[in-house]
Amino acid sequence: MPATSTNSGTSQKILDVAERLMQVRGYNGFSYADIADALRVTKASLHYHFPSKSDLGRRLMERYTENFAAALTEIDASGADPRQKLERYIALYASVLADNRMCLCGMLAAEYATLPKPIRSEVLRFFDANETWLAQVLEQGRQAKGFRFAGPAVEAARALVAGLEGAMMMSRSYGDADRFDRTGQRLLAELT
Amino acid sequence: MPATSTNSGTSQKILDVAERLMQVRGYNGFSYADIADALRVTKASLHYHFPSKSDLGRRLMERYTENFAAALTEIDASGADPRQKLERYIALYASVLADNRMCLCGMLAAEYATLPKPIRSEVLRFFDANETWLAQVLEQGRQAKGFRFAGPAVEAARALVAGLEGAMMMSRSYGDADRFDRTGQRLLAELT
DNA sequence: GTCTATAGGTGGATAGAC
DNA sequence: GTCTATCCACCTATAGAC
Repeated sequence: MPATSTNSGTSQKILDVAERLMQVRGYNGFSYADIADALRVTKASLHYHFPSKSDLGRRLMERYTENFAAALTEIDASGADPRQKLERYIALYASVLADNRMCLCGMLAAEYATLPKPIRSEVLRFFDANETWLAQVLEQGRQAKGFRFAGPAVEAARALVAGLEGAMMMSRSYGDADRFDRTGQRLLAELT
Repeated sequence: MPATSTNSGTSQKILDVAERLMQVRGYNGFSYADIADALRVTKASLHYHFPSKSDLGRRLMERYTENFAAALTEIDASGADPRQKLERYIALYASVLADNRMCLCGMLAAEYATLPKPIRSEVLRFFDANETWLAQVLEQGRQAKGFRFAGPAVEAARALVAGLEGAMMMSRSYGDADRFDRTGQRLLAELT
């Protein structure tokens, strides 16, 4: 663990702060100055670790997708049944919302037209990974006679992600996390 | 129609351009300079009609909600049955998306944490109006035995709006309007 | 109503000392 | 790796002439 590595603790701390700012305020809603204030360093110091804001955003997205994928792998490894898996998936969203954050990719999807290209493709990769994982869980559940839904599992997966992302945005605006929970429960109930 | 009225043609043109910019790029993603370029006037001229960006955003939201409410009233007046009403409601979203825009309020809901207070309350008013109208249509449909859904109609309405807003965001990111249409059809099918 | 000119601030980003 | 100092483009907004 060389001290000069860009993956040092400082870079991670920068990413932590930037992640929160981006989930709460959006890519166009925060600046290097915000991060610098929070960490009590100068803006120039941040540019050493992440030369441009575009770099920072892309690296952030990569880490986010990685962490999310790891969480999904852990759910798979837990031996839960499809219904429990979905419950835990929805709980992931709820935990983000509890911190007054949006899903990073939901936020960036809204700002999509203004994003640097490298960030855009990372956003789509995140959604793709979610759909793939969800479609698999849904198909398992359907074959085990636990879930009932029409059409290809991937279509049901897309509707589910859309519902969760939308519910998240609206619940946060109302400052009422309960809204999200009720919609999440409803989406789950519709599958059974 | 006094020529000095702030409701003159110029103000409307400014709102038209600003509306598109805000739906495509978000409140934090456009500036007075963008509007000035599009209309070939100076920024100072814009400030005459809308003193601050906050004013502009609020007035924009008010007009948007008004227009949307008028569209819903027109649907009501058409004598369509509940299912047709919902189809037309979903078609409203689709027409916005076809222009590569987000729902203005979906966009602002994502940026909510950074919005001036007067704009925030307008966003919630928009969602409230949608929920109220939808809940009424859903309840009509349920009593006519055309729709089947569990729980209070307003909860089903919220899930519907969330699904449509989320689908809109994701479809636009993928540049694939068809995604939205399929999710819209699915949401409708789940009610019957 | 629209213009020129400008104020006062913040944005992302770089050079070079330490 | 972090700092000071600085650049320049852009931001919202205003004053005052026409």
